[in-house]
Amino acid sequence: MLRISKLTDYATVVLSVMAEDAAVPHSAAQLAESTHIALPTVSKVLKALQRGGLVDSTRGARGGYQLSRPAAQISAVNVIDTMEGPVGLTECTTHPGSCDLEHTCRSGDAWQRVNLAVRRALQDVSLLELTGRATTGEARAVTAGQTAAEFAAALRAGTLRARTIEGGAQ
Amino acid sequence: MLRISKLTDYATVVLSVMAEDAAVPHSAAQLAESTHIALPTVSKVLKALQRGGLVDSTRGARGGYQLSRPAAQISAVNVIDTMEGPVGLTECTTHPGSCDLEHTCRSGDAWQRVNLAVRRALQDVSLLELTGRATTGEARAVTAGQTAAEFAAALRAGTLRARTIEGGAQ
DNA sequence: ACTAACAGGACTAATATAGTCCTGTATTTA
DNA sequence: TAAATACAGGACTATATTAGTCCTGTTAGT
Repeated sequence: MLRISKLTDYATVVLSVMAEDAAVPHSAAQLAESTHIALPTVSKVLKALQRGGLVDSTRGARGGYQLSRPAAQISAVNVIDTMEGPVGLTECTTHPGSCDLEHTCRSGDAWQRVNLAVRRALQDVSLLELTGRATTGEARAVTAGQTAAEFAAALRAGTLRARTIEGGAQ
Repeated sequence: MLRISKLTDYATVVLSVMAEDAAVPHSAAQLAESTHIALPTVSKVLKALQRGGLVDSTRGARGGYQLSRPAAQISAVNVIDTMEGPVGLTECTTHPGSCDLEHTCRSGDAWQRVNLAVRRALQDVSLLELTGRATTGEARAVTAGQTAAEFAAALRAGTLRARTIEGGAQ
């Protein structure tokens, strides 16, 4: 029902690995290896994350990428916004006036309220939680066996699929 | 960020028109005319809505479609679920065991919580509200100038775009 | 200089969505 | 009962989006 694109999924995985060692820069090649996602793809994801301000990049030898802020301060909504952009912005939202329904269609409010609720929900989930290293709201001590590294190591090329935030009927 | 497909959008429009006159059956042809959406497309949408149980159909001359229950009892989540299906169900949700991450990936809980919040938000919006005929929760008297008919009449072929539930950055 | 690494963008391929059409069945009405 | 109306199901085509790759250029260490 709510689809997360593959690239967004990759992004959370890559970010998780970076969160492991927030202090040192990670090169795209290293990240590709640990996540088992193809290098060009990882590279594309990282560039997007950089533009979105979620990671900082350093060029040249010994360069790489690093989280721009603590994992606890990166929320799901940040990742999704960055990867999927203000994607498919409608006439209604981005180009006021281009939609003929604008005056008669009064559903804007309702969708807007829905939208806000959705964003709030996504904002409440931090990268730390998506990584499985903490529970809602409070960062928890990382238990040795459940690190992002293992998470990433479990990945194998091709096993990653677009995920869908979905629930039972009705 | 959260995309609603065109067909889902069409569905809300079509349902709105039907909600106008819940008592009589509306033929696909009539609905196509009042919404200015191509007949084959309206037909496709209606068939999906019928399968989803949101509308009842009657065959033969003088047949057509009717809402299966009051507009106030049809929520946005119903329409979306029906039109977009348990779409793209992931390995994680539909085919347990097919995802290698299942054991190590602990993000399931977090996404699940997000998911529930999203569904709750969508459940709180009824067709009546999306149509602009009522405000949150309580059905309000329909004011003459703001009916679904006007909403639909404002439509012109080609002006309808896929909508995106989207909000400001961050 | 040479090498490691990111930046940007063009391009191709795969997939999902949208839209159309055809064939069949049920129901009313003349 | 024949004709017309209207839905049911599914096959098919076209289009748009997403994913993935590759090339060329720039920056920074050694």
